[in-house]
Amino acid sequence: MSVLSDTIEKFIKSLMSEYEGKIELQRNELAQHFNCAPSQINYVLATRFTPDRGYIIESRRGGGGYIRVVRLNIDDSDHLFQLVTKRIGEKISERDAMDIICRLVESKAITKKEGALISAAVSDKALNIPAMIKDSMRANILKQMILVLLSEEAQ
Amino acid sequence: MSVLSDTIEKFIKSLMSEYEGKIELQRNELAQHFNCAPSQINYVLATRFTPDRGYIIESRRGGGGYIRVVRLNIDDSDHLFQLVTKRIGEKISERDAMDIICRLVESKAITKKEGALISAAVSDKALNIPAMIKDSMRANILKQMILVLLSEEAQ
DNA sequence: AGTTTTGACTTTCTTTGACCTTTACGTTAA
DNA sequence: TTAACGTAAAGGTCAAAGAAAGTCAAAACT
Repeated sequence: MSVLSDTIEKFIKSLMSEYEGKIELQRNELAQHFNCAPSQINYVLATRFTPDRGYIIESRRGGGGYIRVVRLNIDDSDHLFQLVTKRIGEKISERDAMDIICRLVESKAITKKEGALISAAVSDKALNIPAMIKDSMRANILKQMILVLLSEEAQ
Repeated sequence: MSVLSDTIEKFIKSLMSEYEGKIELQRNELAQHFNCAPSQINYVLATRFTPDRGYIIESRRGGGGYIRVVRLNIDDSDHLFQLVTKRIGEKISERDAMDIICRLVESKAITKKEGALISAAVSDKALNIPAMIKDSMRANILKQMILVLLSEEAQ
């Protein structure tokens, strides 16, 4: 940690849990609080509060503007299925894969250990092959593993 | 002694025991401390802190970057560790992999679900690539996943 | 010959700042 | 009265600069 973006991320997340997954920020105010450029806030939101990580952002400009951050809950049991059939396509980057796994862990859909196992299997470290096929290989493995979660869920 | 790499190795190891098997380094800082090229640190890590020697490395680039070194808490007789260092070589067939996973489940070293996850990741179904590299890929993935089990255990 | 050391170049992630767009609101002119 | 306009108050974008770590091959040791 210790890097500004991480600190802001933590701050927003603590607000999120305090306000049950839905908050409204003032960008400038927040930037001032952390003594940074306002666009830093956009950076944090763009990299840490993505749909893959289970958040959506809405905002409005002008007087009385705001940035709304909403945490999406994984309550529909369809989520894993959606991942396999829609979100993960033919290819997926390491980054995106990690985001997806991260969300599953954070939402308690899987344990930390299971998350770590899946991460290991789809990491660049494990997939030491030409970049060409790497991402399609990763998508494949990830989907197969999620299918296991689905079938386990059925028990 | 007298070789720089050995000195750095010792230094890191002493940090390791001071901080109970888990540390975070700043590559440049460390290089400066030893008055050497930053890539020297990579060399030391790559040659002396390998999984075979019971360590795993994670890192992050960019501002706020770090190198994390984690010691697996194992003794040489540890079964899982043996798998990584001896049993699973450069290549492994699907059949052999499944046998290994099966035994891990039966011996309660891992849960059924974890076993199912690992199986999925190293199955031929997941690894839809030329047979040539398939078995080496499988070996790689399997080893990475087992290393996770070892490092998670360390927590 | 094999291991170590170095340095140039690359990749990834973060931070900042200049400039752009949208919205609310008050003021002015028809 | 109201349409038009101006302005201030938000937030958005993007590219450049900065801050790490990674790679690889050549040079230097032993």
